[in-house]
Amino acid sequence: MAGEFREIGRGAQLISVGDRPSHVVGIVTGLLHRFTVTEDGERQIHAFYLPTDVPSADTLHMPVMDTAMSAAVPSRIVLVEHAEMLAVLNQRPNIRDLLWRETLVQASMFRTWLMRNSQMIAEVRMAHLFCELFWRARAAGADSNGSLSFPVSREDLSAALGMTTVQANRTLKLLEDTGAVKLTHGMLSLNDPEQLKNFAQFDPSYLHLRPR
Amino acid sequence: MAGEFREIGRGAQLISVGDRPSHVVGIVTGLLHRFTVTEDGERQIHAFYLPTDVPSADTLHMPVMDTAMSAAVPSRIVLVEHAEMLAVLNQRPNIRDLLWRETLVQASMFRTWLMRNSQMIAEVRMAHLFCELFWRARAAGADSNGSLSFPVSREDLSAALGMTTVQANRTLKLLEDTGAVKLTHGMLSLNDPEQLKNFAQFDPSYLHLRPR
DNA sequence: CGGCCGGTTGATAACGCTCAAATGCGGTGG
DNA sequence: CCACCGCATTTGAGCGTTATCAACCGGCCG
Repeated sequence: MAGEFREIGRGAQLISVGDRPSHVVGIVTGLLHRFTVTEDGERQIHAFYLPTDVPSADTLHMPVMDTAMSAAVPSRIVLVEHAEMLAVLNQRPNIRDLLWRETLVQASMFRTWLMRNSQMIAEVRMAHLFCELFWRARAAGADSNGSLSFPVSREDLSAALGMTTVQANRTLKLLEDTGAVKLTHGMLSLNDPEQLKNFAQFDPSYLHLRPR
Repeated sequence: MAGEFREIGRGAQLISVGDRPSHVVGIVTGLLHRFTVTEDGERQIHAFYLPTDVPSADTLHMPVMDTAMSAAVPSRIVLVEHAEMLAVLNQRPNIRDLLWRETLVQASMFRTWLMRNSQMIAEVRMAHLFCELFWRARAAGADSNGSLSFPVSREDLSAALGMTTVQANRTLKLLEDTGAVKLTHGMLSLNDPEQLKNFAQFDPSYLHLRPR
């Protein structure tokens, strides 16, 4: 399967609402996010995509995009044409089922984001997001003793957590002051993942990570 | 494809977290909902399932459930064994792709629920949910001049919208007092769908309804 | 008729929002 | 190398929406 690699700049918008993409996107390095903007200009981030994720497999069967996709930082992505992708999936049913499964895991994450933003108070909410990112990064081998790359602005963070930047900032400060986490220079560090997991009521089963 | 029909009672829990279902569920009459419960007992409803929906196609490729499923009212469902379902999907690739698409549409709805509960104030939030239900019911032919069956308690409503029952009750009252909607005896009526759509900033494209 | 459960209402508190200003940091040009 | 500029971050003060707690109401079923 030939893929076209591409470098995209900070803030570059890969896909817009209403687009009919002809390619499936994979992420190699960097950080992508999926988002929508409400009528009154509020942005909601629905997902962060880390290296090895396949953010846009859904375009194969749902041609019109209802969300947009952007790069938080300069990123390297890979594009595969739909026709080519579909051909591969037809020849390799197990790959097709794995990809389907992947889209279902993403649905599971959306549900958890809904629960998180609807039911958790700011401090726990943020801690829960941090746990998710760390568990996912670790499963992808992209962690190094409690740290991972998470280059987002306060605006991004608040747009994901459904709070204002002011609140996101204050909440982060609270978490940092306890020594539980640190977020500087695009690096997120958890002091004690198990302890944070406990605080955040984080149950990783919704990520459906394969035992290694 | 043979399906086993079954009647289930009000409040019956079809599927629990951790289950490994052996069947796919379809809904014939009634109302199902998918939900989780947080550590401190808060319930979050992730989706309502109306007649003709297939709530649990995801169990085909993600064996362990991370959410539960209940009936809000006595309902009639249909169960199809996984093995049988998979056999059909293998023989009829277009049905398989339609089902895949269906799971993707549900993912799209989860994203919208996230946006709704994270970004919209109570009144607009509730109106937006009502619009979704009406648009879906109409697409399924389950409406009758602005009305549809929506037999939920205030607790269900508040668990879906991420607010307390008190707040849900007050918000509903506000909407009812303007004459925009009515919710009694399990029937939801919209006085003027287009007007409510406008108020709720409702854009149905995320439902990916097929033009008839 | 009485009990029970869901719905309704009131009063108060708290979490998070808004508005506004100040600070810090990275990039650019002198 | 330093000064300056612009933007993101941080901080402060006051307000508002929603949560909390508690009481009351009303319909349905036994």
